[in-house]
Amino acid sequence: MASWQRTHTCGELTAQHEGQTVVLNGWIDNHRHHGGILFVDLRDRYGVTQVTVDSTRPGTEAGLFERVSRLGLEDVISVRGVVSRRVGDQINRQRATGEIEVMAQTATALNEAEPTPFAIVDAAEASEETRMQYRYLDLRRRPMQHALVRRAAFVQAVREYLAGKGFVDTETPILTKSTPEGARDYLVPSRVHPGEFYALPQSPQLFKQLMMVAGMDRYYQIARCFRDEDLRADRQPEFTQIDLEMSFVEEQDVMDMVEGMLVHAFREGFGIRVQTPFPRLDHAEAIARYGSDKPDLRFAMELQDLTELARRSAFQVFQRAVTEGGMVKGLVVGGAAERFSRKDIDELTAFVGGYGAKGLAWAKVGADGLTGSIARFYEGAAGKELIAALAAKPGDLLLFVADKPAVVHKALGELRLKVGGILGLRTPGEFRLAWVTQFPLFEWNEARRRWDSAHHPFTAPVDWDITEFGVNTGQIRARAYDVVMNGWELGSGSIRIHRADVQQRVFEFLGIAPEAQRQKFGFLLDAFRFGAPPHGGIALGVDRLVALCLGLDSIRDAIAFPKTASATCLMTGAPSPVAADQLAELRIAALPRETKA
RNA sequence: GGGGACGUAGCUCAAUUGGUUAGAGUACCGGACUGUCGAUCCGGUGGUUGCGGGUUCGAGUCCCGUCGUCCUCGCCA
Repeated sequence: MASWQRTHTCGELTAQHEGQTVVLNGWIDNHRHHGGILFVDLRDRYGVTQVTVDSTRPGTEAGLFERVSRLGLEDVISVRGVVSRRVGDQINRQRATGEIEVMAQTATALNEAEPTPFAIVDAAEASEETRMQYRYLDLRRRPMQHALVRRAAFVQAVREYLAGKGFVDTETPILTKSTPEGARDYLVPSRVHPGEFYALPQSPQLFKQLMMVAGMDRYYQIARCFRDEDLRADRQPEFTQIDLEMSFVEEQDVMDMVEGMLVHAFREGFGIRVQTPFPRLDHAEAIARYGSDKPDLRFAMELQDLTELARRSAFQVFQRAVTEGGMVKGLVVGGAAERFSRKDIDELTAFVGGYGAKGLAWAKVGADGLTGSIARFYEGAAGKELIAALAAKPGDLLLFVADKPAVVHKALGELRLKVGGILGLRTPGEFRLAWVTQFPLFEWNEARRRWDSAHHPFTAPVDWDITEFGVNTGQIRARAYDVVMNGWELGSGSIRIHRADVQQRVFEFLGIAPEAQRQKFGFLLDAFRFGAPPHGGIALGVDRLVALCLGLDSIRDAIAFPKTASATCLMTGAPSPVAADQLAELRIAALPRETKA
């Protein structure tokens, strides 16, 4: 062993090691210089240990004090010394190693560091832009290392659990076939086939289904997926999914498996205990009660339906909404009448306006009736009736939206989260999981004037015997289920179609002509003709799940090397132009920017 | 693709209505200091105010364009 190599980490020495000669390796986290005595906080992944250089102490190498004095922050050094117990007020109780210090005998600079662009401290000081450019320095910070370690522990626990249940971890191609449905593909040119392209997978969906046809029965993969769409705080161009698929199963089997997996992995990864079974609500119920297909169940404040009452309201806006086929729903914000000023309510009105609501009707419940924007339409008996219908109490704030159902639910669903947040009802550290089931199979795409798959075209309808999709299309339920937590979708899955005839009918209904079906999905349709078992599965987004469980603001903090909102890497500079001969070899010419489509 | 916020020293920020030589903390360099742990104290270096153009006697500040980061709507089967 080379003499500089560590005997211990910077996080493990305690009073029990007193008197031992040790070697520590690490980065200089901080130093305090006192003329004749010098303190160096030495940091590694495991912690920080104080190294003390005392020029007068016997055993201290000649010249050591002067050499260490010249070292700076983030220099990588090796120190040999004796573990010494601290006494009295020298003990640092904030730190695991605070009972001891290492009295240096000798030290070596393994690599000196230039001043870093930003300080390596727990609370990020630098802008995210600077942090991303020097990501390796950002990742030296303790909170970042903590997130990566917890993420690894979580994923390890997932693997452990699934392997224990007989799932086979199988890699699927990264270079695959482009399918124009769904998100935009990342394309990779083929040199061997000029003018032709691979696509990076948006998910391993078809491959995992084919694994079921192959008889593998239980498949999983921690899979990287790619989607060339515009980004958000919770969205990256490449992201990681826990992807799994099972044969001979119904919804219940997949849900049971996922619940077991999450209970285990939440505990192992994050120390979070969750109860099973997760509550279940069907999609229509989730929308009706929470205005969302991914409700935050940490608090109640459910949407209340006032449509019938509104039908005979003196308030024209309510009445008209109902007679025009719309609805009126409201939120009872318990005890919040005093908490929200006129100005606050104006802000909430603007907020729901962003989701298409034309206004926000409101009232405050007093001892003798209502005050507020709709109070004059609800005097006397009408007011009492309204209060009774809502089971509202004096001191409550009432908020209403009247509009088409989609607008009412979207606006009130978002308002519920907003108000819940303001009132502190979205408790950090509380984790409420649930299943949302029975999604619609198809969704009307107004822009394209056609029906699209709500989940994806491989999702099975609840009723296998459906002969005509065109009738009551919006009412057809899918055998789909989402697992949601605290207002976020963690994962989405379904029982799949495993019959070629049903799959073809779905494709056809989605406007994919038979020739196109053959060309794009022929391999899948063929596979279904050779004995495809009933099967289903799910995919869970790892990045968002980790960020949520660790209370991170952005999924970028759950990813070692994330990309910016414009899908670039500030550290490597990707994407970047390539040499002309590289393009020539691929038979590709870049169009000038101006002629870009 | 649309909307919004931001861009000043290595880093984080300040700079009055458009007005003197663009400041502070920190980092860095030099000095003092033997028990600190965000050490302290004294001194110093450090600026194309993102970039380009314009208005003005005068622009960090106003206008136009552009680049970048973040948020958001569309988009994300």
